[in-house]
Amino acid sequence: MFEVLFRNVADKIDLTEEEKQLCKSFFAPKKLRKRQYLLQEGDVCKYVAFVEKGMLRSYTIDDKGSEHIMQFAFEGWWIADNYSFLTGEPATYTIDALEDSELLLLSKQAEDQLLEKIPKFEKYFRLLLQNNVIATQRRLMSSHSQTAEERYQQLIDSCETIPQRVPQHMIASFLGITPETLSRIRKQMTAKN
Amino acid sequence: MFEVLFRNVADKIDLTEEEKQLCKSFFAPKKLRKRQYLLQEGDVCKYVAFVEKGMLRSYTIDDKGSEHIMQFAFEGWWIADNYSFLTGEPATYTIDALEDSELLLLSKQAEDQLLEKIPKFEKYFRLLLQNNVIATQRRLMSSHSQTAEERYQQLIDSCETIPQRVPQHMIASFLGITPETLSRIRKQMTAKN
DNA sequence: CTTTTTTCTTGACATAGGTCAATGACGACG
DNA sequence: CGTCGTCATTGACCTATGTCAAGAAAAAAG
Repeated sequence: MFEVLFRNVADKIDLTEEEKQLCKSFFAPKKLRKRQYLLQEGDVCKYVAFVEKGMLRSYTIDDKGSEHIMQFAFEGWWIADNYSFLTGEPATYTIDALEDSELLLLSKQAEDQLLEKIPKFEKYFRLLLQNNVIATQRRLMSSHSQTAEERYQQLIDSCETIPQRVPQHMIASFLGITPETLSRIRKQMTAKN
Repeated sequence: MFEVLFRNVADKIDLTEEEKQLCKSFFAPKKLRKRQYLLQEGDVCKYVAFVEKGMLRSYTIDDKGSEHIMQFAFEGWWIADNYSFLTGEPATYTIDALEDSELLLLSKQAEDQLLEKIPKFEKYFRLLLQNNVIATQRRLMSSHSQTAEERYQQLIDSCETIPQRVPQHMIASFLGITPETLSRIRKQMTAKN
C-alpha cells in the first residue's frame, strides 16, 4: 500500500519522510471486488479514490438507460464524482470496479487537513487537475473532429493494454459509440492490414 | 481594470488590501480589438488571460480545415492553451477576440511568483480547475448521450445571452455540429412552440 | 446609400453510425 | 461437462447529421 501513491506524488512534488508518514494517516485503505460499487448514482460522493491496484470506471446512465463511461482509472489514477464530492450534491456518476482493486480513500475532511498540514499538496492536486482538464478537452475535441475509427485507433495507440483489460463494449461506451459499431470498425481495420 | 478579477477571486478566497495591491503587479493589462489573435496555433502560449471585458474564444483546426471551438470566455473567465502554457510546446489552439476586449495577462513566471507570494492562490486556481474539469466532463457526456437539439437547448438555457453575442455558426462549432444543422434545428424548435 | 463581406437558410443528396434481432463464442460455476 | 450469463459478431434497415451548392438576409465597409 502507498507505493503507487508515493511514486505518483514524487513526480510532482517532493515529500520528506515525515510528511509521507503524516500523509498516510489521511487515507483509508479499501479493497473492492470486481463488480462492486464504490459510488452509486444518487448517493453523495464522500471520497476521492486513488487506485493502488486493479481498475475502476465511472459512468453515467442516460434517460434511455444506456451507460456512458466517463473514465477508466488504472493503477496510479484518481477517480471520483468531482461535482458531488465538491458540493455534497447527489452523484450523477456511478463508480465500480472492473477488477479486484485496492484503493486509498480520501474524504473531504481528510483532504482539507492534508492540504493544511502539507500545503505542497495544493500544487500536486492543481497539477493533477490541470492534466485532467487537458485530457478531457482533447477527448471532447476528438469527439467533434474525428471519426469513431480514428478515436479508437488513438485510444489503443495511447494505451495498448486497454483492450486486454476492458471488455470491448466498454471501450465503445468510453468512445461514445455502440458495441456493434466498434465491432464493425475493428473488422474493417484488420481487413486493411 | 481588476474589478472583475477581484470580484471573481473573492468568491473563492479572501484577500487583504495589501495582497490585492501585490497581486496587481503580476498582471499585464492588454486590449484586443475584435478579430485580433491572442494566440495562434503553433506559437507557444505564454500567458493565461483573464477577461475583464469583451469575449474571446479558443478553437482548433482539424486536417480538413474546419474549426472546432473549445471555449468561449466572457467577462470573468480565464482562457489559454493549458497544455502549451504548462509545457512550453507549440499551441494546438488558436485564441482570438470576438469583441473588443480588455484582458489581464499572467505569464508563467508571474504565476509562479503569485503562487509563492500569495499561496492562497493555489486554492483559487485549484477550484477554478475543478470547475473546469466538471464542466468539460459534462460537455463530453452530453456529446455522447444527447442529440444536437438537446445540447443546443441546454446551452441557451444555461446562457441566454450567448445567441446575442456569438454568431450562430460559432455556436454550432462549439456544439460540434455544422451551421446548416443548427439552422435546421432552430427552425424545428420554433415550429414546436 | 451602395457595395462587399459575412452569416443564415434551404434543398437535394450522401453517409456514419444507431437500432433491433439473431447467432455464435466463451468462460464461470454448479 | 453441461448450462447460463456475458460478450462479440453480423445482417437488414433506419435516422441524425454532414456535404455541397445556391440564394437571401444582415452587417460592415466605403
